[in-house]
Amino acid sequence: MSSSLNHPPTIADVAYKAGVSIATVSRVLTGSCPVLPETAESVRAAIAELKYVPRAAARVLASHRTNTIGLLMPDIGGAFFTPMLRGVEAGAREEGFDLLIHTTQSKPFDNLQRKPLGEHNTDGLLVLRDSIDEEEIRRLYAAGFPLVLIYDSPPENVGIPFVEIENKSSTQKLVEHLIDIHARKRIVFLGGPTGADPREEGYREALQGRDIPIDSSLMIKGEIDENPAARAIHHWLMGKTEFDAVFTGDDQVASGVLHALQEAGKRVPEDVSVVGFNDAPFSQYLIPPLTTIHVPDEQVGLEAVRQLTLLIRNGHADDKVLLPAELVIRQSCGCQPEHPHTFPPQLQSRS
Amino acid sequence: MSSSLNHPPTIADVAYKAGVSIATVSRVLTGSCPVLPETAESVRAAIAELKYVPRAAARVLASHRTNTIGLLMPDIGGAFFTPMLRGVEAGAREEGFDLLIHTTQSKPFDNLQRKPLGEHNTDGLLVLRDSIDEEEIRRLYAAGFPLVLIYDSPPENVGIPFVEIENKSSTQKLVEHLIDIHARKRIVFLGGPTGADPREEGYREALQGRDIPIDSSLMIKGEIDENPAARAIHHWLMGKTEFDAVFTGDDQVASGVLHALQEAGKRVPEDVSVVGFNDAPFSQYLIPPLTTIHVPDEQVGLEAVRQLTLLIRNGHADDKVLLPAELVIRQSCGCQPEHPHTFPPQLQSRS
DNA sequence: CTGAAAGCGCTTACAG
DNA sequence: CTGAAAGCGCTTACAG
Repeated sequence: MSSSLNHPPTIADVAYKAGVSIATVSRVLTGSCPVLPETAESVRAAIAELKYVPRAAARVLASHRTNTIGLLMPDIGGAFFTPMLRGVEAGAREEGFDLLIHTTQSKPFDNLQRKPLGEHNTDGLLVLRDSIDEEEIRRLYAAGFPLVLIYDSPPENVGIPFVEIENKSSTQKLVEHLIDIHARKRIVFLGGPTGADPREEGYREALQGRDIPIDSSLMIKGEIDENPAARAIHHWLMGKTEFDAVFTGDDQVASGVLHALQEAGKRVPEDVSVVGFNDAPFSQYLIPPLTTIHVPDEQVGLEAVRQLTLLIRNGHADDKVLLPAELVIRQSCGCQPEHPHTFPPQLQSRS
Repeated sequence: MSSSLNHPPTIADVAYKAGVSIATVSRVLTGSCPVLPETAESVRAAIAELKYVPRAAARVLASHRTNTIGLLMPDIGGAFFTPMLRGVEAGAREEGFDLLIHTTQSKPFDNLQRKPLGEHNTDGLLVLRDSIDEEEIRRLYAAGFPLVLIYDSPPENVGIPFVEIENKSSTQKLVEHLIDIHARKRIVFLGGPTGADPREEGYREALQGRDIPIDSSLMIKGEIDENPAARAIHHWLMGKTEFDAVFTGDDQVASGVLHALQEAGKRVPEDVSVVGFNDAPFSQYLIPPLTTIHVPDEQVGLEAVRQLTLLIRNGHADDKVLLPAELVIRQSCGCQPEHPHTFPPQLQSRS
């Protein structure tokens, strides 16, 4: 049998078996041109019989499309990571793209080295905040390479689509909750990581809308860590700075604040309300359980892929996509539990 | 300037600029053959000047190596996932391979469809437990395709290397801890997910080594879920089956058991010791904090990549790699806390 | 050590 | 609707 091969079948084997040219096989594969139904059928039969799978590299080389998107991250980790990756993976499959992933890991993105991800092996890139520096982003953008930013907005004058959550309105709602429901008036603002400006806006508008004066001595902006936050709290308590609530840009920071307050003999939430951001897995176990904001990470990943494929296929996408985030009211703000605390926690099992 | 191009530079552009043939450029790129130092230098200069990056697809097609490994998973999630992926990613980069990831997501692996991951786009595959069925594994193995299994052993008579943890010895140690330190004698064995046989062995040897008779009415093997576990506990309590400890194959199940016992008025650990497996993130927050076994997921991922690249490059790897898992003694077994419980928890921050 | 040339396995105008 | 042929951008024997 001439078609019994000891090497993986190629398009030529299929063509031979189906009695057509390789061009015709290619057409039924890509669906690019009409093919007579009966011809197509015999080609499909040959493909099935030979268990033919087109070599990806050959298609890429000939078609100038890699059919692959890349995901560039600063590292693998963080509570948001798993759901976001799930969204990205689902989106990529949905859109028929392969997914190549790489971390940049604090090494400066070296142009001279062979780059792990770029024009040479992907059709477009999903770029997480802090993966690569502004210069590299500008370079890729200038080269016309499809890019979508995640949890970050692009540098000035750079029209790269990005996917973020509604930082401003969710912060505003949460701060308004503290004011309206718990009668808080001296609310500390402990910024959060980069890109937190919209949160500051939300904070300001919440206060302004309630005629509460903004006291900038209560605000620490920009990147903040768990320990500095705790130190700041201590410092204020020593200095008799008065406050009755703390808004925090990250649950991790909130847990540090909780700790510092409790160590100083303050009761949460009776004396001070504390609220976080991101709804980390551990937040429900803090004492008291943390009121925070839940971020739709999976949606973010999915939407980022959608925008990127739009960009790849049509050359343009939405300038920005803002996904709504949801208030998660627990007890650290002062609310009472709706249901008695129950075990076991409903978490995802390992297996 | 003839070398100022409006398209991405190719190897021909580099060759022209350096005044050599493309073969020579290729040689300095791959390092396959010796090249005169000065020739190599001028080639490197041309590469740098043109910002040349070799097209991945062309290399793959010409060299018959994709330089890519694939990771096939049933889904994205589980506590082990993030550290394991970190290990896989680090390993892939270390070994100079790209990483393509895909989930199979319960859809039967359809041979007629274009497969997402396989011989056509990777040099080898990392296969997580429950990603693909035995038949597909056998097929790939028979085709001589490099494969490494993670958290799973291969079907019978199939010599695929696999990376697992020391289930048997860690189970044995944990059960011995219950016996030796806490004087437990009636220890329930709540198997765990597939592949738990070595754990059963560990359990049996622990009892046998202490001359405690094995009571099979205390053992539930195989896949077990949180709720069935709780029901079994209730059932036993109602039926007056006596037991003073519960070994559980997963922390999630352990939390269900904890709940069931406490609901029935039993005190843990005073009346019954409960221990888990996997050291899930929430386990330290359970009341009492759960004694369990920590699994080196990152190491597992790293080691799996190492074995796979050995297989790809040398044609063989270790038959199996068993990584040690570590006892995490907390309070649900009956031990006292070494340090007072402190906040904040040291968890990974979102940002 | 280096170059000319074949070939990897596809896609895609170009004819017909 | 279909085929012959060029070409994608590399690597790798084969000569020299």
